[in-house]
Amino acid sequence: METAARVSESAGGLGRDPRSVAAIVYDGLCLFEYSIVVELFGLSRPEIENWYRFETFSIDRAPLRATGGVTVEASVDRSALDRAGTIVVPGWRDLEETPPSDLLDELRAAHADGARIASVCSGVFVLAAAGLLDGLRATTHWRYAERLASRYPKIEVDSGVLYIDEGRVLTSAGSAAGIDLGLHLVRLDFGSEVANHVARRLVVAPHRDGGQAQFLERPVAVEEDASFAALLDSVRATLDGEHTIASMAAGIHVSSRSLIRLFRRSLDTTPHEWLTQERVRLAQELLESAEGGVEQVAARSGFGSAQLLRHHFRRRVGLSPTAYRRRFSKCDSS
DNA sequence: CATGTGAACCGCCAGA
DNA sequence: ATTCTGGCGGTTCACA
Repeated sequence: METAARVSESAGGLGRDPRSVAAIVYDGLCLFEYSIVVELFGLSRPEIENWYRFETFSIDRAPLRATGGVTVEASVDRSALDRAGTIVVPGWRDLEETPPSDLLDELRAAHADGARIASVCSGVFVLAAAGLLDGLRATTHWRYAERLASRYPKIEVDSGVLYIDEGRVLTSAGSAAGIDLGLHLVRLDFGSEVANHVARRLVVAPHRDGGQAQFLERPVAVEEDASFAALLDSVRATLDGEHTIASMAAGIHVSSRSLIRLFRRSLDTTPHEWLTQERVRLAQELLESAEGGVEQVAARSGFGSAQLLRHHFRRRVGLSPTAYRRRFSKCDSS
């Protein structure tokens, strides 16, 4: 999508771009937490301009023994930490073990230089050991909360939330909460429209019927108004029909002007922009499930013609509809 | 790819 | 005073 990437002003000193992400791995790696980081920041997303660049940096020499008995190799090039504007620590192998002091030094230096540092689950113990959390609020998996608080009394531990954003230091709770934290960062850097897009692609729901759809659709949306949310749902359910600003506005009894404001405020986009975005998404699903030709897909997703579908599809996804179908028709993993 | 037409969008202001 | 809403006019944008 062509929404210009916004760089959150909270991060990034001179030369540090928050969209340059480095994940730290170690012997004893928690694969699940690491994978979350990869899924969020490490996959290529040609449809989004200026997407994250992702590197992995290992503090130990290969092979790393990871969870599940597999071994992993990773780069030990420390310069990754000098470049990164966002550094993620996905867990830590042993709560009783103090992380290596050179790692702590480098984290402190990166932080002082303007980098954002984020942790998933037990990764918070690394940030804590570096002293980056002193005087700040932090969270972690509920099982570790007490230990974190007693060992680091200067940290205000709150185990009741999914993640905590202290500006340049961010922590998240149990493993999966790393997804929420990651989406939060995406929202800061690219806006909620993109964050929602990523969230949806992440939660690949090949058969989306059940009542969970609501929950999966917009994990980071900020819809203050229930009737506005209902409007979005009803439009989404009838994407093949005609929708104008006037008709949508009438649907919730507000003026066109207010409708435009609602979209801007809660989704940071415009009605028309959102509509084509939704239509392209639907077209993606239809293409993935391999029903009908491009002509039919266009009609069912509300594009007046196949040309129009091609135009928008290419612009937003980066591939032509047929190329997309070829590539993602069966096992799309992102 | 250029171009005309109508819709979409947003800043601004007035009224609630 | 503050915040929200609707309408107007000009500009931009999408579609044919």
